[in-house]
Amino acid sequence: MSEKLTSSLEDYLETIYLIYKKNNTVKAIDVSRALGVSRASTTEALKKLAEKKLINYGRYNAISITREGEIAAKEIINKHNSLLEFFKFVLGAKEQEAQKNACAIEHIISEDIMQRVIAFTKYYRNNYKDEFKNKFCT
Amino acid sequence: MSEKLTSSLEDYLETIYLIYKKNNTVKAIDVSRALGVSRASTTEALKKLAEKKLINYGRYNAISITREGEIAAKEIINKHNSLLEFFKFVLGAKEQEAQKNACAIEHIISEDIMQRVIAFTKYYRNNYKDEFKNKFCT
DNA sequence: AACAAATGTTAGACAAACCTAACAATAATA
DNA sequence: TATTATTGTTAGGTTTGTCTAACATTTGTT
Repeated sequence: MSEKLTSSLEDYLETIYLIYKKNNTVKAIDVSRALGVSRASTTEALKKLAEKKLINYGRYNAISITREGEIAAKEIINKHNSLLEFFKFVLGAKEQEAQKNACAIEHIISEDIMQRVIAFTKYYRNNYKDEFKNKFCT
Repeated sequence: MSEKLTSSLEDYLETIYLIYKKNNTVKAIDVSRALGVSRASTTEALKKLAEKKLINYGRYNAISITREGEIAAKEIINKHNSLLEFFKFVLGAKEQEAQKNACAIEHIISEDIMQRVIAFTKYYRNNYKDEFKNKFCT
C-alpha cells in the first residue's frame, strides 16, 4: 500500500483514468482542460504520479495507467459516485451542486464514514424513498 | 461580506472562538496546542486574521474576537456541529470518527448541501430514528 | 528586584500547487 | 516537404502553510 496522495494528485489520477477509459489513450492537454489548469501544472503532476508508479509516463511519451494506478483511481471514483448518489437521491441536490461537493469531499472523507454513507443510501433507496420524497425533498 | 477564508484560517478562527468562549481570554500558546502547530505558525495566522479584522490582535497583546469574527466563527461551528450530529445520529459513527470528518468537511461543504444535511437530520430525528436504529446502525 | 520559565516574534527554509513566458517537439496541412 | 499550429517541457515566480532556531518579551518564583 503506497502513501496517501494529496487531493490534487487524486484529481489528476481520477481524470487520467476517466480519459483513458473513454479514449484508450491520454494526452496531457486533455487532462489540463478537464481540470482547468495550465499545461505546466499537468506536466508536474504527471511526473509525481509516475514517480509513485501510478502511471506510465516519459518525456513526450503517451500516458497510461498502471495496475496500481487503476486500483487507486477506481477507489476515488467509487467514493465520488457514492457521494453523488447520496447528495442527489437522498438529499435531493441538483446535479451540479452534487458534483461540486462530491469532487471536494471524496478526497477527505474517511473510509468509515464513506462506508456508512454507502450503506445508508442503499438502505434508504430500498425502504424509504417514497416517504422522504414528498416530505423532505424540494 | 469578506472574502472566503482558507480551511486553515477557518480552523484558527474556530479554535480562537471556542477558547474565548471558555476562558474569556485567548493566549496564542493555547491555540497552538489545540491545533497541534508551532507557536510561529499561530503568530502568522493571527496576523492574517487581524488583517481581515476578524480578531483584535497586536504584538504581545491579548487576543479577542471582533463582532465580524464571531459571526464567521459561529457559522463554521454550526457546520461542524451539524455534520457531527449527522455522522453520529444518522450514520451511527463513533465520536472520534465523526469529529475527524466534521473538522475536514466543514470547510468545503457548500451552503446548499449543508442546509440539506441539516434538514434531513432534523426530519430523520423526528420521524425515523427508531426504525433506522435497529436496521441500519451498528 | 533578579532570575528562570514560559510565551511570543522573527528570520529563514521547505513543500505543494499553481502560474506565465519562452522554448522544444510533434502533428497537421498547404 | 516546409511551414504553421498544437502540445509538452522547463525555468522562474507566487501563495499558503508549515517548520526550527534564535531572539524578545512577559510572567512567575524565590
